[in-house]
Amino acid sequence: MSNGVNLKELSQRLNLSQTTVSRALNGYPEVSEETRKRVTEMADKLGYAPNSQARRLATGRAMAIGHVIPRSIHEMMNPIFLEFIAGAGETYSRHGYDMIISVVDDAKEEDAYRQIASRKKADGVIIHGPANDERRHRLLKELNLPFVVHGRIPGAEEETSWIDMNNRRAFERATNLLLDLGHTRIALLNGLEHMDFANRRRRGFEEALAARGLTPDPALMRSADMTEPYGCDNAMEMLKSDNPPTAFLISSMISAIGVARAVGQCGLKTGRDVSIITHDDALSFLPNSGEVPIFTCTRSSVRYAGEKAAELLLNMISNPASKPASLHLDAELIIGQSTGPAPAAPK
Amino acid sequence: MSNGVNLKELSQRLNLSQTTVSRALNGYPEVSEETRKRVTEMADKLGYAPNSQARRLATGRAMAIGHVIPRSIHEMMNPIFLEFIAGAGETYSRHGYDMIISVVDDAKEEDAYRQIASRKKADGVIIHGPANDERRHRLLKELNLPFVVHGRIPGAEEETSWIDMNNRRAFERATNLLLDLGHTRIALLNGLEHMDFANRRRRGFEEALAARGLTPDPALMRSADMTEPYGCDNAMEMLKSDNPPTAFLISSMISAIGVARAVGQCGLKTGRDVSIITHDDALSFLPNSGEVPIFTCTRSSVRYAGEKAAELLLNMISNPASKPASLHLDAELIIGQSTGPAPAAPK
DNA sequence: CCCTTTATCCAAACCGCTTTGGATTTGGCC
DNA sequence: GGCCAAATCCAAAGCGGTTTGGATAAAGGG
Repeated sequence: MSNGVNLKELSQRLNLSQTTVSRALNGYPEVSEETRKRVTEMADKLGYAPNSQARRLATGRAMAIGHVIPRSIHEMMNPIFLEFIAGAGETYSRHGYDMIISVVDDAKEEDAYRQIASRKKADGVIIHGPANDERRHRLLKELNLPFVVHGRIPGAEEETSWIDMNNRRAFERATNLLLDLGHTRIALLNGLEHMDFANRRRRGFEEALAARGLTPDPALMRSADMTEPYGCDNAMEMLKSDNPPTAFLISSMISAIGVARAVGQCGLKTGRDVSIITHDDALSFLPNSGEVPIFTCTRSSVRYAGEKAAELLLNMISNPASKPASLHLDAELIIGQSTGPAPAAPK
Repeated sequence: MSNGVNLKELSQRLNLSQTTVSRALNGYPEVSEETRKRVTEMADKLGYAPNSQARRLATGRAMAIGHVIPRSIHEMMNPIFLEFIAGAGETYSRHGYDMIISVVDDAKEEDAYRQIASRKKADGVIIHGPANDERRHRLLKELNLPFVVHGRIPGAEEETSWIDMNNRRAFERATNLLLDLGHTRIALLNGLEHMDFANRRRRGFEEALAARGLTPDPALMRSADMTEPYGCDNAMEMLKSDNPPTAFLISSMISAIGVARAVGQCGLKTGRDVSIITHDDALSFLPNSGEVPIFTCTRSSVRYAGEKAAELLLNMISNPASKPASLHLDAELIIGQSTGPAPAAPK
């Protein structure tokens, strides 16, 4: 029962040809409803399921999507990456696709893509975390491997399919909110700015300041992997300086938690003495919801992005002639407990 | 160049049979070194790589390991899960195996395993997060699908292969440390206790108390998904009670951060007024290292566990007759800044 | 009543690789 | 020189499906 009959045995039991059984199970019209019923019942009874390797070989489709992640994927990408994966994975399995993940040495990343293409391991891939000088899309085009970018590749927006949130606008809006509250010394704790998303966020920040005739203070701008200590250490340093910021704009909840820790350690109160806005990827283990969330934030569900990216990719695959299609998501700006008017007297 | 020749074409170009070419490439001895060289060179030149589906079909091995994760996997498992995956994935790819991850509705979990077995999608699987009333291992035995458990299945320790850290002992040691420091009112913020790991941790905690003639106070013991707010809210509530704890033992860094936040919000100081020990899975985005880590912790790298689990499983697969083999890791107890002697006067 | 459709079903080819069971050649040895 | 073993290589049979190109029978049309 549990251990598999194959198509041949199944068809023998039914006194039918393999052709007919295969067609019956795959919903082809040239088989009568009566025999189709007979076939499906017997298949159930014997626990038949087609061997996926054989089917893939015969159809020429791998029925799988690849995700290549370099070993040293920037640490902070991890939880975000997983949430994305979870979203994409759901979509895949709903469509009968497998998700295969390759964790490889950085030096072997290109090789991994080549293997996927030449050994036909997957029908498409997702590019994660595009950099400012991204090149993977060229390789994939050369390999003729369909792909969708999570994020955007600068200069290749038209020719690639991607899904991204509006990073620039989100940070522009967040900055404006702080400015409206009277903050003028605003610190930016950004992600690694050789990545496209962080780069855009910084632009949003700078443009919002510029629009009010302010120039960003380089001393208040940092860029690194978004860990908790990164937030705490940098905030601490800035808060103890001669001319401390009254507000922080932060690229990740994790670092924001670090900043909040620093604020506390300085004897200050978040939302009163120091305002914080963070980007919130809606990670499930860091809920920032509730009626009044802890952190004021720009929020965009990365899990949702994963679902949509998968849909885009599956469409591309089943419809190879189609033009690139992309999705631009807008982050919500959500007011929480961590923002308030700038304190009157600059201490 | 990039787009694949197949074995047939390659062999024609070489004026050799497919047999010989295949053998040359797969290192069989019955082919002369000279022709082997000729073959590999031509294969390189034409960019030949065997179609993986075809090879899998022919050899009968899927060359893949499956990981089934139910959609609603407990939120806090996520980052831990990913870190484990990263470790396992490295081992897989080093051995030429693929990692396939299925994200499925909870109701379809069993189905997912059955599919893997009947459609031959993977040669083995990893069981994540075993519960107290675990049943998956029965199914897998019935399906004849090799597996390794990350964690332990109560009552099935002998008959299964697993890798686990010594949860009971880790929490016993941590508790003893707190007791040695003079703490007697110790709160336990545990993970979900229907999971084996959390269950063991609680036993370690209780036994350490019992050994000193103390009975745990139910009011100080909580069990839930290990999010940040979980730590903060529960700590807050306890700290504001009539008889607050002077120390916290916590199952996860994330919740520990929440507890630290609560401590700060109560105007207390971690390490002086309130001691905290947390378990630290050594997640890359939550570094707790440095000379004197922020948190005193019991530490065990879950990434390492992933690597080892993969090794165990690959061994089982290449060596089907072997007995179950398991690995019991001991967590380190590392002193950080978050612990200190119990405050003299019970406030 | 005969011929053309239409509805069903089937035999065989094919997907691209591995592997079994020889066939052929070469070399050593008595 | 004849024989046996070792060294090379190959044709063909799988692996377990899908798909092409009919074959057969029943139904419809003139």
